[in-house]
Amino acid sequence: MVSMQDIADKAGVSRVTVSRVLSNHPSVKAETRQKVLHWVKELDYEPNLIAQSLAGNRTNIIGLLVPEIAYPFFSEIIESIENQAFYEGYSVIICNTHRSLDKEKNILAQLRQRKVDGVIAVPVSTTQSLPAYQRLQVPAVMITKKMEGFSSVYISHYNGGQQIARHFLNMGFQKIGYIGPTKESTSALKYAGFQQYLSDNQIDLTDVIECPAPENMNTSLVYKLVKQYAENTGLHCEAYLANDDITACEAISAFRELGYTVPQDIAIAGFDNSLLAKEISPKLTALAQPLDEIGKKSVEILLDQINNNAEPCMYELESRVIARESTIRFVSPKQESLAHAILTNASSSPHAPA
Amino acid sequence: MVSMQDIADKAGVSRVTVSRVLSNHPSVKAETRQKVLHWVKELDYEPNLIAQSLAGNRTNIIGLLVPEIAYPFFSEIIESIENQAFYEGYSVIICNTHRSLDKEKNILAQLRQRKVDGVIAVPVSTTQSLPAYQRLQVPAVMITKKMEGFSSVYISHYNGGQQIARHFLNMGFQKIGYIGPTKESTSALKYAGFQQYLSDNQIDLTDVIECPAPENMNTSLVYKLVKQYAENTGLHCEAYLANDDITACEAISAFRELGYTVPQDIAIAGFDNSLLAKEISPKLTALAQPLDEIGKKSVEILLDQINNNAEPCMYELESRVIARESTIRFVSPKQESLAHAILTNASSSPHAPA
DNA sequence: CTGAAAGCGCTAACAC
DNA sequence: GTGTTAGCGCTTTCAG
Repeated sequence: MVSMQDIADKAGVSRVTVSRVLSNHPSVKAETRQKVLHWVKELDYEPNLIAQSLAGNRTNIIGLLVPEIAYPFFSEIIESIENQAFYEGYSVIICNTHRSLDKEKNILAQLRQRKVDGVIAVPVSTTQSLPAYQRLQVPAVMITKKMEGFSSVYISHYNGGQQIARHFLNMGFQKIGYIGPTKESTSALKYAGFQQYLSDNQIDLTDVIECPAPENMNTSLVYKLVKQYAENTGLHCEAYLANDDITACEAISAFRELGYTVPQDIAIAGFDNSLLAKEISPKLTALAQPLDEIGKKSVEILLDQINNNAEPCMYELESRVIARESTIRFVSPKQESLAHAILTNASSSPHAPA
Repeated sequence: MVSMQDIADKAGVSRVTVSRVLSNHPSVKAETRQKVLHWVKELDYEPNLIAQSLAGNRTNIIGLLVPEIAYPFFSEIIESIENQAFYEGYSVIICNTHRSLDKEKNILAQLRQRKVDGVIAVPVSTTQSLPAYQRLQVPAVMITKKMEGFSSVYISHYNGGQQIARHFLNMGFQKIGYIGPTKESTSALKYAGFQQYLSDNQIDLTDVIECPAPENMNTSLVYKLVKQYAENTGLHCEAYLANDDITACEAISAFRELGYTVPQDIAIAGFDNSLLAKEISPKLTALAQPLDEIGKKSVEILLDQINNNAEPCMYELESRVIARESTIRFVSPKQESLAHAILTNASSSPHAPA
């Protein structure tokens, strides 16, 4: 292992000068700089980032906490964050909370001890996780959810729910249902927005199929509950909003097994617009969260807090409906683009009329 | 920030003793230990992992390189690796090579400078990436591909191709085709195995729809090429093997737009058995790579090399066909489990008859 | 423009 | 059992 001392010796200068050259300090004679650079190359010197961190008080590492890595919605955000972080010269340590407060606490302790420069997180709970993040000595920005006291990057789930509702009405659906949790954090909001917009237009939800959000790829529950609901209560709707893309997929499977086809018999919309929405057949209409932007923005905000001591801020991004085949009835796939044009136009004003 | 010195002062001992207590060194009087532990708690002391790394020569960090984070196949492996690593007390730095040799080289340099204890990687190229990994001063284990000179964890893609071929024959298909790249690394192997097994059974591939593997979510090419092939040459097969699950999804979309339904008109099988295979309708038959095991095993092997100086080793895992709706014709979804039983039995011997 | 000195927080011999 | 002495490789005053 070749250290600064080695190249200092060779170049006949002190360690400090080498350090200066390497960090582009202006006050070094050009000649000296050349000499040093020469030996850096010659000896194939590489800085020791650990030593640098210890002395310099910055690691250039950020911690990233998500509830689940392999759920497309999160993995797409992770990809975006890694991308932006790398671009800015940061490495990211990826951590899976598995939605456990306990694990989250452990992870945060570890990150603190590793002296990461900052943290980006999908907190397990916007209330109970609070103390754990407050103990952190470095900036943190929350994503996909809003947490008081911390920078947050998110969309309005309430608006999202409304946007889908408007889309359904635009498509002429009258009997409308919901599949997913109605009381959990962000789900509760989208459910409320969805319901509100409909009731503002004199429509009540016909079916509400209450089921938990799929977690840790344990998806079979949704499938089961939808079938069960159909058997017990019957399906009465022309169109359903699902809590997320996976829930939508599961519901489609259930519909299919019950003899309904999408969208001819039943239309359905997802939420998130993850990879799944684009790849399944029929392609899934979904409320698009700007995943790439969430990632990029969260890194920017974090670095601004790290480097410029910026104040925490709330950052609400725009969502929009991506209309695809799953909510287009009596229209051949080829006409999707036409329908798409109509629909995106119709939903261009982000806020619902009161 | 409270350091060892602080608690040493309070406890009236030396830093070293504190260090000994914290690392459970046996030669510390019980009484002293208590005293130290008391102050550790009192002052809420937390070790500085950076300092520990610098002095102790181990970071407890491993680097993870993948070509793409958000592709379900990789994100599931990432999840498994993070899981196992966390369990073993390691953090993982996630890096996206974007399939670029250049970026891969940069990343490896950075990881080297960060003094990670080891690396797990999907190398960009099994040949051209070699020197970059050799420069690494720490152990590396390759996953999903085999790289000479390094521990590798992978399945036999050749066998995988054969297994799907056998499945198709078991299902009674005679006209069989392939969709994907035929010449690229692992794809070439699965294609070869697929073709070989069929020709051993006096069957030639009817259609070979050559198209690149979907990369960086840029999937539209597959869709386009399948449609193009259909228009120029026509589709003549009862069943197709797709290079991977995404390719299968894209092909299904194309089939659908051309008026074919899966599996009634055309059967199709995927490769990888990622989340997509389980969520789409109809559910996709696929060759299952043991994603969880790949992750777990690779961490185990890596740690064995890090801690016990174990020799690099080749680790070939078993793959198997997961039969689902997409290749089951004239059978209602409800009978899937029955068919499944038959099929898994039929494909239980991993190697094809000569 | 350059170097000497001090220190980041911890571990690892080696003494006593 | 416990403390002393040396670093790990780098950055940052402060002099000159």
